[in-house]
Amino acid sequence: MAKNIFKYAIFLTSWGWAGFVADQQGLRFLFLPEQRKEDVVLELRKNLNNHNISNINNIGEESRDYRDYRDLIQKIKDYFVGKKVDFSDCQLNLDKFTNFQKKILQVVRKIPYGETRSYKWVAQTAGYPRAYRAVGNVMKNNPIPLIIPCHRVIKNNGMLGGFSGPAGIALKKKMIDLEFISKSKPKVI
DNA sequence: AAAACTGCGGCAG
DNA sequence: CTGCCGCAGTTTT
Repeated sequence: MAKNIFKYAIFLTSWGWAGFVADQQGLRFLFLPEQRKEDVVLELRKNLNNHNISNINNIGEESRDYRDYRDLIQKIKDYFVGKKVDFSDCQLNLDKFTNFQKKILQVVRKIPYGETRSYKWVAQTAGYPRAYRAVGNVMKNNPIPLIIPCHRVIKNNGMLGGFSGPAGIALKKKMIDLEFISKSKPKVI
């Protein structure tokens, strides 16, 4: 059987250092911007340890493999300067998840840029009408934030709900605000 | 197998 | 508004 090769990138966005990990099936982890690069490295290492991943190669901007992911890196950078970016073509690896989790993540992924939905809406749409609390559990452990836009999932009463990324709820609000402002801007080519 | 744990919701005060 | 249960899937005992 073929050995699974993991690749990672860490790069600077206008909101700080971000990164991701991918294997042949697609994206596995994404790390939202932090001020210190070391914190992204730490977060990355932690995730690799938790999942017993050892063979991993840098695809940072010096690497010749960089071009494989340059589009994604550019899109992520674009997102944080307020461009309306579409990540729907981005290949994800969700193999590690239960059917319930996969279903929830797929529903969340389709929430459009600049819009929000409630945990309850997600549960209903996924076909688990009363599992809205379990949806929160899935969001908490979402390894691919932004691409799976868990920041667009808020409470039914309009409050923000929680967020596990760096800076917690403040970052969630900042991303929602960014999208709200940017979605109506005239599209620049 | 049971209990504990949530990024929730709805309702009672 | 706050507090308190019920809720369902996952994780931990």
